[in-house]
Amino acid sequence: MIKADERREEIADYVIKLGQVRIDDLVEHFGVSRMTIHRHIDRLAQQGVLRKLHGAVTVQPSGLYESAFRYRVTVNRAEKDALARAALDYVEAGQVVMLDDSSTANAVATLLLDVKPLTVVTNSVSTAALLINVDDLDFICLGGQYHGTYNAYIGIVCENAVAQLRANVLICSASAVTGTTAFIQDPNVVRVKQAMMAASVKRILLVDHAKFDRIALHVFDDLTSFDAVLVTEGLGDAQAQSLERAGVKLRIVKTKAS
Amino acid sequence: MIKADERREEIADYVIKLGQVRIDDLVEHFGVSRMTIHRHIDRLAQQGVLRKLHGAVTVQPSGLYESAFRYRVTVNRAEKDALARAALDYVEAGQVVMLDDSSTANAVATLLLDVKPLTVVTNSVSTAALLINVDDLDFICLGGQYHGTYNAYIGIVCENAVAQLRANVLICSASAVTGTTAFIQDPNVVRVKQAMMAASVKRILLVDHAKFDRIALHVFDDLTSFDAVLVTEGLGDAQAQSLERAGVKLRIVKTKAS
DNA sequence: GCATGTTGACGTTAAATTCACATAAAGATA
DNA sequence: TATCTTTATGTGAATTTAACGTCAACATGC
Repeated sequence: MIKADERREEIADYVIKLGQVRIDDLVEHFGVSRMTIHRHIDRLAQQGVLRKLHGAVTVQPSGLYESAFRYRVTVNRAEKDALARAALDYVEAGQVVMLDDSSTANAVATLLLDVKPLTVVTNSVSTAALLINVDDLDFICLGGQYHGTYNAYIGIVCENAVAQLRANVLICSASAVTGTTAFIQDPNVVRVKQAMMAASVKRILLVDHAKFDRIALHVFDDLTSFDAVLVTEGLGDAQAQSLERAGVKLRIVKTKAS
Repeated sequence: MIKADERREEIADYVIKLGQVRIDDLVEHFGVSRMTIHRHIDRLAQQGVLRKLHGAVTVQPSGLYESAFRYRVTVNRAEKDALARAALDYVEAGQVVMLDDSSTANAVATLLLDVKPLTVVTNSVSTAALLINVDDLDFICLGGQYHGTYNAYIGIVCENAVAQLRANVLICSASAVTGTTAFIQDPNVVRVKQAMMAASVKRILLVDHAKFDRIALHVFDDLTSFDAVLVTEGLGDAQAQSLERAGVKLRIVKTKAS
């Protein structure tokens, strides 16, 4: 409920203020059971706000800027989580995974911590904050010009950096989809994403069904270019069948948390 | 994991206080087994805080690592601030400034906020955190493989990214200086710094005088390659004159806070 | 090659975390 | 109001994990 959210926010603020806190300190400070504290911080860790250690929690290492985004919450969180979980089917331990700057891919990053060892490549600052200093995980950040709107590095420097690399799998998202075409609003972002497509063996697109039948300024790519297009449930049967007939490897993901 | 962290911090404090301690003293002082002490100091040595000798540990002389503990951040703070303030003389509004991953350059970044508009380029995550979302400041992050010890992106990806850019001025530091040669400990870091040298019109080196008459593993560059070498006061007159005779554009910076 | 310091493998212990279940509170529905 | 559902919390056992110690093999010679 609301009360739990407030409590979580209090916990996050407390941990962020102190940098690192022992679980028992939290138990004492908030006067609740250890189990409850665990449940709260598990959720905060899922959101990427905190990181759990044995016996303590810390803020994400680059908490400086992460804190500004820490409650940039959860528009369609359930959908993103469902897509992210489904996307794990396309990742195996030991692979090189490329993630774009979408919040959906960011959700994937939190789950990737369970698929180590891995090499992860991204241009997203939020995702970088999640993956820095994780053991058994080789992290490569794509540099470039910082763009606050996307909280990511983009531009020529970024495109060239991508072109030097090869990933087993790319997990990305799009602004809008109409017919079998995916769109992206920003011209510089679309170039980075297209470079990522070219640098990846397998390509997975994650899109909320609400993005269908919309357009954005720039064409990203055709849905048939992806090895899998994961969409949240809610797409009409007729539309789904039409996409599959067009050769799109469509997969509908159930949102409901089992 | 947490208890071990605290124990490691205690050990580090103890060693730093005494300068050099025998392992058996640590065993006795902390009442744990020799093996445990070894494990702790191995980790501290890996973090660059301590150095292992046979039968003893000393503090690591080169105060270059950003990553570790709270006291490390404040080591030689006054010197770094003085150098950073002096370095501002070489930066003008509107220029492109490149900063390396040193904590000294990070100190410069905090002061650059008063020289806007600027374009700043760096591979340091700490510095990136400072400069993200600053108005009137174009920020370009150099990507690459993340290295926790330096809290920076390094490696081939980073070197190539640097090679694409040109900066008006580079502000950087070194691990050690002997004669007219500057050294860097890490082979990958030195390559990034050398790429930065090649990509910059003007080059400024900032070094604490305590780093003189020491060496590190890799040769970075000759002091005469820099357009200015800023050193904190404490260098002997004879040594200063000798450097100037060798063609080094030396500038002694007073540490005393006004 | 001796004495001392160091490393690695393994087992033990203590602790943290998770799980299953029970309880309590808040909302919804009729 | 009564009761039914949903959500938050607590309890204690079961499981997992980390820290440490011991001993034996190895390396080194501040």
